[in-house]
Amino acid sequence: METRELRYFVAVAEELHFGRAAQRLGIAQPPLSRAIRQLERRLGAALLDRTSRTVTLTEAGSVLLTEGRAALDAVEAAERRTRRAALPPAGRPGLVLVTKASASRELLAELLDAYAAEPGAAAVEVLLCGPAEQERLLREGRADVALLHRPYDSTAGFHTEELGTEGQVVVLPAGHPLTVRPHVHMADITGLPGLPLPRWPAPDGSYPPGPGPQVRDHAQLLQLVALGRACAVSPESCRDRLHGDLAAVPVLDAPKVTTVIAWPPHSRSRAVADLVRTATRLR
Amino acid sequence: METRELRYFVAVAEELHFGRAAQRLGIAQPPLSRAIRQLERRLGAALLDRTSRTVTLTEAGSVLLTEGRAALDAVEAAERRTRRAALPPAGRPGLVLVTKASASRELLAELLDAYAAEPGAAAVEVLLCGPAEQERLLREGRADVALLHRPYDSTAGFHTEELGTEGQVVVLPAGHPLTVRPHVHMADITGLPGLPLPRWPAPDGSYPPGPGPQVRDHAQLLQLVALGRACAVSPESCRDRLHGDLAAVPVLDAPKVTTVIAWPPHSRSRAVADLVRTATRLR
DNA sequence: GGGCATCGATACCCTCCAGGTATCGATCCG
DNA sequence: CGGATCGATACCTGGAGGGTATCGATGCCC
Repeated sequence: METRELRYFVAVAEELHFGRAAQRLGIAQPPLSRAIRQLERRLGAALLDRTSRTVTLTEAGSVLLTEGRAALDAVEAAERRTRRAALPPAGRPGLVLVTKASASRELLAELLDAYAAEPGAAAVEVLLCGPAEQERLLREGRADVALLHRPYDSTAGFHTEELGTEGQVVVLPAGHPLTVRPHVHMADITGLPGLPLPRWPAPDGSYPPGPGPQVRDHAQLLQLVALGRACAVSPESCRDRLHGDLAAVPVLDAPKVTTVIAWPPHSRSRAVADLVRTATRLR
Repeated sequence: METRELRYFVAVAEELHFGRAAQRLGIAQPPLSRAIRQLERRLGAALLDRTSRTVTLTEAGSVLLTEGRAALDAVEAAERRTRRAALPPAGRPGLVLVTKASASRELLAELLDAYAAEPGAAAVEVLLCGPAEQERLLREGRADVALLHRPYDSTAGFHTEELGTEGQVVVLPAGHPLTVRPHVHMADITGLPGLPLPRWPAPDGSYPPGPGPQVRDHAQLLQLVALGRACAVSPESCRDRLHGDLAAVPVLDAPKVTTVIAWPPHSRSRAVADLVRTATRLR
């Protein structure tokens, strides 16, 4: 199976429409139809049920969609990492680390300092991204190593080492009645009048239905809290970055957040290994 | 990047010889040279240093070798799982489970029975393999789920659930002086005169140097122990399968062995999810 | 119910590139 | 120095991939 065929199939399977898929791929519709049919012949499997009005995935087709996406990610990662390895060493990032823009700032600073002090340390480029994007960036080869936060992020398919665990706090507008309490429970903060918990986007970018404002990142979220439009449950390390308009109260029964360092399991890079070793020593 | 190009590059990188690689790929040498050169142009990266006598990998080349192998595995897995999903449902294995031929027989039997009793259970094909082969079979899509044994097997890149932990025993020829002891320590059994620990093959099939007989599977190993040519440290559950010529003594300080069930992280199969759920309930 | 719009399949043509053969040039060895 | 080895180059050919034009089936709407 060639990656071209996979790309074509994934496009059709996602659009469920040959015309749109062809447009997205920048080719005409007939060659696309032919390519899919040929793929089906070679696999000996019907991938799509087509009537002249609708296209639907068969069981085999939906298997190929998920497996094919994973395979295309792997090919893309191979290409990207190779390209980077070939850049002139001067100034090239030896290592790209990705983490959520809003988390683990203390830990990250410590880690970067400690690693930079190692003999033979590579230049580390830090990539900051929105929530739940780290996984994709790591899978696609845009990054070599990530700081993830369980249970928010899944560590699916990576090697990981735990770096630390912390409780969570609820972030509230300064002056809110609850801020005088030494601690609260989840039951105290779900359904606070006028302060709903926000909604985060799903991996596909869509928002789940329900009350609560839609947010894309932590800064947005804190802004909304300061405006008295939402409250938020966050790892307690975020307290360092709260300004005067905001207050935080520990939530006793919120799930603990574990920060882990994650990297692709087949990584052979010495720089990644060194960074991970440094990280585990920090604890 | 097309999988054809990747396959070509991996062949050359493994052989470090264009002629042999071309032969292995079933094509002539000139098109292979051209394909590699074109790949290098497109990536903007030198992958191989060639003189007219020797071929060596550049740094970028060795990155592409490991990343490319992973990508090719993913493509192969996609193809294989799709093909299987398209087989006529009658008699088709809904699920392929792989485990070492020698381990977890009790647990496996329990698991299969419990899963078969579930409503909507798929037919499970059990694949038995040599040590350390499960990973490859899972990555290549020949299996959907595996029983692995930490720390012997790496769980690199899979989702896992722990199923149980057990201590280890040393397996000795019946009548050996140590067999009267209620337990021993590792120090008691390393360097036993005439009973060296065996050598297992590395992932590439080669054996590490050193004393001790070379073994490929557990049956071979037990045979050698019975013949008085080796001793073996194994999970204690293997005691059930020891016949009269063999005796087992607990090793107090041997690492505990954890049996885990593992599956590819992007798996969307209901059958895999059901099986895993059944397995975690068994504990 | 008939005309129309939509959408995938088919027919046909053309271009480009993967693959083959022949040969060259460089390097190592005896 | 001559021969063997090995990758690169030159050149040719066939087929696969892509494009345009068009067909045939299906759902929709007046």
